Amino acid sequence: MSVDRRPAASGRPTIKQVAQYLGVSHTTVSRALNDHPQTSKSTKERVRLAAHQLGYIRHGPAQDMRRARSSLIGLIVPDVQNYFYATAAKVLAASCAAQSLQLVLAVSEDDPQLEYRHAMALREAQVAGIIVVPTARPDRRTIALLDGSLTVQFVRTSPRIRGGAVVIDDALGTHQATAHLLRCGHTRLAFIGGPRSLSTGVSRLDGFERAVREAGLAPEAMAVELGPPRPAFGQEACARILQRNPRPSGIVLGSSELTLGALATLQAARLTIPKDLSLVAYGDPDWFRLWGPGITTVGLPVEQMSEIIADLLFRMIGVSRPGREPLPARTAIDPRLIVRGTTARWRG
Amino acid sequence: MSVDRRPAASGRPTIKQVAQYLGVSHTTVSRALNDHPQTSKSTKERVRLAAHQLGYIRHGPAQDMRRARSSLIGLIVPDVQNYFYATAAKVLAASCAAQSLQLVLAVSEDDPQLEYRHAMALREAQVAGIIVVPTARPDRRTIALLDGSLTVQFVRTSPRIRGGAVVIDDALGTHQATAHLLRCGHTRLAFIGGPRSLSTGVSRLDGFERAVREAGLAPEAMAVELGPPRPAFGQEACARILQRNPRPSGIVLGSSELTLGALATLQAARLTIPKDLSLVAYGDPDWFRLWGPGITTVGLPVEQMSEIIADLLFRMIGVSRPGREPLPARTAIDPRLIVRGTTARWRG
DNA sequence: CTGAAAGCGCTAACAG
DNA sequence: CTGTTAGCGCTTTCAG
Repeated sequence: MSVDRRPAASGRPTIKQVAQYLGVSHTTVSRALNDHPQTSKSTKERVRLAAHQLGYIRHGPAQDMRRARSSLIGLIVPDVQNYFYATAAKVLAASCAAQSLQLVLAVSEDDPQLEYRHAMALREAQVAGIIVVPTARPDRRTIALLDGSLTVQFVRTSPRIRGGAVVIDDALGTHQATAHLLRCGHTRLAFIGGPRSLSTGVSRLDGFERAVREAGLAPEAMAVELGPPRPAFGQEACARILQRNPRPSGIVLGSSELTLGALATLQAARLTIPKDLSLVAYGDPDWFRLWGPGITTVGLPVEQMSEIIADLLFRMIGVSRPGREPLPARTAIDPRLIVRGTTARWRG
Repeated sequence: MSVDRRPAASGRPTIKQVAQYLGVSHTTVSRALNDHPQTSKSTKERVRLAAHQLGYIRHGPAQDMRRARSSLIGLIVPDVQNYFYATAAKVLAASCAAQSLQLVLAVSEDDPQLEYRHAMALREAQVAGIIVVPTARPDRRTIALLDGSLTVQFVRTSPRIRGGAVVIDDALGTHQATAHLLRCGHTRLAFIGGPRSLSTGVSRLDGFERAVREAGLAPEAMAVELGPPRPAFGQEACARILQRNPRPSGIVLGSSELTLGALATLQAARLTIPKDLSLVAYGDPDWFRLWGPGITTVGLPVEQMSEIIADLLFRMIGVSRPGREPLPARTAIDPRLIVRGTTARWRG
């Protein structure tokens, strides 16, 4: 008749034990613990005391299940080591904690298959919502999975994924970077960026080309290298750029990871920056300030963006700030050029 | 009589719907989906097809609840922006994914109160285990919470927390760093490290002092600065060190965060490294290689450590590699000195 | 204000 | 091999 008699695995008391201990029904305990309005003050106190004494710990999943809600938020990023996503994770974890939510971290390594598996795992875990930095070409099944839950996109956007998005005005960022070099008198420029399959790849290239064109120069004449946004590609791309004749005098980078690679090549080539070459990076990990004369870069308000996206998702889910202006579908945040020491006037 | 008729919130079908659709019992569906041995091959196929067609997604929490287990692993770190913990998070997330577990990220900011709240939240979420980098002085309640679940400590250990631990042989690390400077002919050394309340603070200082003593010098004569392992402290500590007379010619750093601060001070003071001063850092974020002549440092095998701790926890939990040697209570990993350009022979 | 009973989605005896 | 039934820990009608 009766099922397994396994003692509640964790060994922790449940509301039933607390109820039994007090000689009341477990319903009463539940109500007291949840501060039900129609429960007497004295009962609440008695129950809370007993619960505390017995070392009662709420069983979140059971509660969530019964209430048909969830305390989990999924975050899918390509790479947590990247300072940008690490910072986002920090802020998002804090935002979640403030709402009594838990952040589940999934790293896609920019691999659509892994991304799919994570999306599935998160849905199975019944997350309340998902924050995703999509890979270049998400699997069709991933899209379906994401569509079926409350999802917001961060930094990158994949046109087929619905739901809100918080992005950087990337074109503005690289435009500022490029315009700065042009103002310094550089006319032979290079750009190292992500692939066109990434929304960020397209926009950042766009800003670069637009600035070049506005200066009356031809984008086609510039050295453009697009590839995976990883240090390795930055390194090779930079090496190719250095071999060009005439050699570009200014480089615009399209990500901090690419910058890492480019700097390695520049260092190996024993070039003096900014005497031999000027350089504007993208993003602003704290060591940029410390490197040589300080790296001129496009600063991104990561913290702010992360807070906005948390806020957006929380409002979609229904926790926090319920009444407010309608949910913005897409928020673009402006980056800001930070001029430090890797850019200088060019005397060709 | 009947309770709320809310349609399964997510709108997704449950095993019951799949069962109804096929005209079988939901038990059969459950068995088929879980590859129960005593279920016919044909039924399994029929069920799986139907489940797929209906877009069935497993309800993890319900399954976990019934099975009295959990798919969640909690990770409490002081700071994810720190490259060391970010790397650990990456590896741990991957290890978890490989076991169909989810990693829940909690950032303590080295605040015992926050740490307590995270520990509580994780227990409420019914995590299967917790990986924690404890704060200097965990709250008594935190200890109790951690004791009540399977816990392993990472990098730092708090004597009152039970369970396994994977740490760095920190004394060896700073000993190597210090011995290297001494071999280079430095006799006036400085050490900037974490507080004595941290296990890492004690060990790292220990290695430094031991090396000094072994060289026949007096540790008391050296400039030792201990404080919170954050850039701000590294910066002030370094400034104080530079003001000493005679000025130390070599600095040993006790963390990468402290290094960040120290470098800022050194740069502001316009000192040339390693001509005016030699420096050995701790940890090895990728930009160390790129900074100036390359930063000589104590390299830590983060990935390896993270894999070991995941393995340890998984074995404690009971997933993965069941039969094996007994669980090691404490594993200490050896760091390795990486000599680059910030250290040089001293000609006083 | 409190208790009894039903059921969230699932799995595990138990009986056929 | 499959169905019936009970119940994980919790909340929520509904009836006192």
